[in-house]
Amino acid sequence: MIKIYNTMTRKKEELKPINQNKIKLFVCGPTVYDESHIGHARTYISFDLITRYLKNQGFSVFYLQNITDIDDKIIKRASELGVEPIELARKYEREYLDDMRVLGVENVNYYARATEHLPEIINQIERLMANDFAYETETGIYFDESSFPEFGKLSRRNLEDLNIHRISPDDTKRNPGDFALWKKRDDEPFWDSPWGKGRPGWHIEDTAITEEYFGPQYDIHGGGLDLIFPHHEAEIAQMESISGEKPMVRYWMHTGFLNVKGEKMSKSLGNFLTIRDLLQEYDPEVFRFFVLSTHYRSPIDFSQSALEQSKNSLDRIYKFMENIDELIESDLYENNDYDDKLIRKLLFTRSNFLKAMDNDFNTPEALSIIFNSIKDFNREINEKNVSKSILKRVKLFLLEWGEIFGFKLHSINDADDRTKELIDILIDIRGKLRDKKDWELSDFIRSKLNDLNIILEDK
RNA sequence: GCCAAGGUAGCUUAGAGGCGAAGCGGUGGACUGCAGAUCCAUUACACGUGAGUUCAAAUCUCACCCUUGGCUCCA
Repeated sequence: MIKIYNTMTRKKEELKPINQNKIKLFVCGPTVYDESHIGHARTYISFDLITRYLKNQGFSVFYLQNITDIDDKIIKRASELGVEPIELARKYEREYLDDMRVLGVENVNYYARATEHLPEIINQIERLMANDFAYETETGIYFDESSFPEFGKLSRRNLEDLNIHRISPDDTKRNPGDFALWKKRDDEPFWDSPWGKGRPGWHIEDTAITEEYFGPQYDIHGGGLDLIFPHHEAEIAQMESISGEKPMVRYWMHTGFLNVKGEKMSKSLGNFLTIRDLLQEYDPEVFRFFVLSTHYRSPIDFSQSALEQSKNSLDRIYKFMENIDELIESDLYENNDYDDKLIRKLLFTRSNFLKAMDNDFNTPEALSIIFNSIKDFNREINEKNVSKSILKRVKLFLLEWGEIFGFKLHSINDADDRTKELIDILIDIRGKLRDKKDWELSDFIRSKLNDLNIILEDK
């Protein structure tokens, strides 16, 4: 039984999809006006893991993500750079998708661009207008907050608080909290609408897209913590007003922030790090491990030393994997006396692992169970209690872990065959030298290979 | 001001009434020609402070101290 922490109720709830084992998942994608940063990476790695686990547990997941490719920030940036907004958007969208692929985020079924859903957006606004949930002024179409008394139910705010102490940027609005569905603009880029030329507001694209692919109600909506207010509130107000069906979403999931040295990452503080910067220095899997070593809802603090720790921790798992691979290949011993006991041990470990994951995707606890198991099996291996068939089962379990967590778990061996043969010759020569106890020359070979990142470890 | 999250060994993170956690790092030992990996031991008074509830509190209650974040740009 999978339990998910639902931001709406602030409780962990049992996951029960609307339609049997089919899950409709929507996660807010980026506004593509600049390079993606490591905070984006945190969020999308988290939802990638969540999707992988749900699939592992037999759910069929349709993972939909929007791409905000029309927005004031895009237009501003484009005009600064003297390029077309759509060009700029496409460029950063490509980079975003590249970044995600490198990070092993690969479970999104469909990326929906805002600009390719204008008819749906306009249609939603028309329906809001027709039922007096929205009104028109000289500057645009606005959602009438007062028509939706539940506004604020996700972020637990009330309308009075929201309308106090606020300088309204547009005084044609009835209430300060009313938000734009359509902005009347006749500068590029614009689209035609029943209300003249203009552009959609920020919140409406998501509900237009989710209604198009999922309908008015679906299972899980995710995003960063910073989107709860006002973005997700606005989505709820729009969709539930249009359809009259509640709730729009069964489970709201939000990822915690990624901070840098305890502070929020921001350009003005100068601690801003893009995914590309990161990947110049660190392996994507190391960052992935770093992200998954903290629970997805907790804040996570980025630092060089944290990444070093992650690297060493991940190495431990890889080395264990390599060790059992070698043992499976070898013909050292075959001992079946302990098989029953070890199979039980492994099953128990797996069941604990799944229990941790079931509990709102508790990856840190799941990892601690993996490490415990590695330690345990290392001990059994040292005592020569482990048969090959057990090792193969251990390997299968680790591979399953790798699939859920998104680690490839095969040795990074990018050498071509010819190089491998040459290395094998060197190893053979070194073996002969060692037989003759020529330590000086054999250490020399090992050290030189080490310089080329070829690690030789004697048994 | 309002609303959140949190303070757990040197560091990073879990846990959530009774069995003293996981990883990283440090030290000593076993094994190695050496190194590495692995194992064993150790680092260790672990739970912000003060009260209370309880047979039992890191975990529940209350108060207090401190940190961080959000409050219509935001993953």
